Amino acid sequence: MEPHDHGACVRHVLDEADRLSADGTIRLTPVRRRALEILLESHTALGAYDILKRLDAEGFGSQPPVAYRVLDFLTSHGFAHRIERLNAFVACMHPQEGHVPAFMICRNCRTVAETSAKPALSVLGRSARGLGFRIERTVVEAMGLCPDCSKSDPP
Amino acid sequence: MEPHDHGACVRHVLDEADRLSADGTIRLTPVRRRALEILLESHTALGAYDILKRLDAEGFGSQPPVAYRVLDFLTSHGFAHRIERLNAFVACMHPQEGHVPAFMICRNCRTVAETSAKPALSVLGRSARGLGFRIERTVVEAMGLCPDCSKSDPP
DNA sequence: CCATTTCCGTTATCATATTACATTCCTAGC
DNA sequence: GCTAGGAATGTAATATGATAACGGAAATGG
Repeated sequence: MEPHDHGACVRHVLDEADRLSADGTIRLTPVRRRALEILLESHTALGAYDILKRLDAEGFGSQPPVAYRVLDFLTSHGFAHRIERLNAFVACMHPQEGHVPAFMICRNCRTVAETSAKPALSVLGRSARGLGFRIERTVVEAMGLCPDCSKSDPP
Repeated sequence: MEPHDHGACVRHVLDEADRLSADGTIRLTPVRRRALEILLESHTALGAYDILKRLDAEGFGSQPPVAYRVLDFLTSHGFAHRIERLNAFVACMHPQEGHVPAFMICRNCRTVAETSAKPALSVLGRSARGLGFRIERTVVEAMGLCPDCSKSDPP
C-alpha cells in the first residue's frame, strides 16, 4: 500500500520458493510457479477464475480445478492467502514465517495489505478458552478504503 | 454454545423486532419475520438457499432474490450476521446494540458463538491509521471445534 | 384518493467451487 | 535402467452461491 520496490518484493518471494523447491521441500511445478508470479504482479486480490484465465491463455489447463489446485498448493504452503470477504487470493509477501495475518482490503481497488493479527487474537483466544472452544484458524479482515482511493472518495 | 434457555433467546429477539416494527422504525413483513424465526431456531449458520427452501415450502417465493433480500434486510438492521467463512447467516442474539462482533464457528456443526471484537479491533485500528487506511467494517471469524464436537474429535 | 416508494415475486444469468475420472510425470526401491 | 506407486495435471459435468432486470401488489404519506 505504501510505495516500495515491488520488483524486490517479487524477487524475494520467488527466490525463497525456488530455494525450497531446489532442496526438495516443495515441488514448484511450472503451473504453480506461474500462478505465484501472476499473484505477485500486484498486491491486489485475484479471483480463482481470473488466475485460471491467465493460465489457460498461457497453455495450461482451462478448467476450474486447475486454478483451485494451484491455489490450494500456494495457500497451504504460505505463498498466498485466501481473502474470505472477496472469495479471492493474494500473494503473501513474507512466506514461511509462522505469521498470523490480518488484512486490510480496499473495497474499491482490491488492494490488500497484510499486518499481524497476533495481539488481536490473544484477546479472542482467552474468550475461546472460557467457552471450551478450540480455535484452529482465525480470519481477520478489515474492509475499507486504501489511502489512494480514500482521496477520490472523501468521508 | 453454552446450555441456555433458548426459548427466552428467541422471544427476546422477536419481541425487540416486533417493538421496532410497531413503532415504525422497521417494516417487519411476514417473509422477514418468518426468516428471522427460522434463523433463530438454532445458533447454527444457514445458507441463503436453506432459508429459501424453508420459505418456499411455506408459500413464500421460491427464487433466490427472495432469500437474499430478506437476508439483506435482516443483516442491515442487525438481526442477523453474515458469516463470510461459510457464505452463511446466523441470527444475532442481541440486536440493536452497536456491537462489533467476533465469531467462533464450529467447522463440524456450524454452531456460531458471538463475542465482542472491540479490543482486537482497537489494535488493528492503530495500524490502519498508520497506513492511512480507512476501515469501514471488520470481520473476525475464528474457525475450530465447539466444546461438543471437540469431545468426539480429540486433539 | 392518488402518487410515490417499498416490497415481493418472477426469469434469466453470472460467479464460485467441487466431484469424479483418465493420463502423465516423478521418484523410490529394486 | 526398470517399474510400481504416488503426486500432479488435465478433462467434463455438476453443485452451490449470488445478482440483474423487470412487472405487479401493497403500504405510506401528501
